[in-house]
Amino acid sequence: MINYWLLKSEPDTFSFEDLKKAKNQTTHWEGVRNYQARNFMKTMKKGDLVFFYHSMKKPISIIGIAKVVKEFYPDQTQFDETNKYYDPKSNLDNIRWFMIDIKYQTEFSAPITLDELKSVEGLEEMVLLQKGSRLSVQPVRKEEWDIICSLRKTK
DNA sequence: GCCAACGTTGGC
DNA sequence: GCCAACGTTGGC
Repeated sequence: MINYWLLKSEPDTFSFEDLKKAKNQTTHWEGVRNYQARNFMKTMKKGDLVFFYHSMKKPISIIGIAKVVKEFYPDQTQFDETNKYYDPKSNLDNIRWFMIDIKYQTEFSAPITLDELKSVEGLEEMVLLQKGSRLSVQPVRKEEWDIICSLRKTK
């Protein structure tokens, strides 16, 4: 039994293309600084699948699929004063922030835009589409996953 | 524990 | 660039 997720990223910071070009096509998902997102991340298991979503920049869309290859472990950037994700309130006795590793799986033949998703039947309750929703790590139901995958071929 | 002030996200 | 929605902080 695997679970499904959606990860948001600003392509100017880290794009799906960056993931594809990364060593082993794998990256650690650093910088999550929201408790709800962190809590979801801590439940992600090896083998779970993830939609990679580009926010902020058009086309705002789900662009491909990645796989969880390493479960949560401490995000070192929280301890690095020079890093933009530095958190002075975190310490080794009480680690606040964690990350996972994901690996490129496949990409859709064309991005599935937010506008399109809004018009698809069966996705009305998707977390991504809720008003004011801004969770950067969010669960996706299997039914929603299957509907979205049926919209495009993968490469 | 309340809540005002402030900061961030992210679609538009 | 705007701003609504949401999250966090900190004084009381």
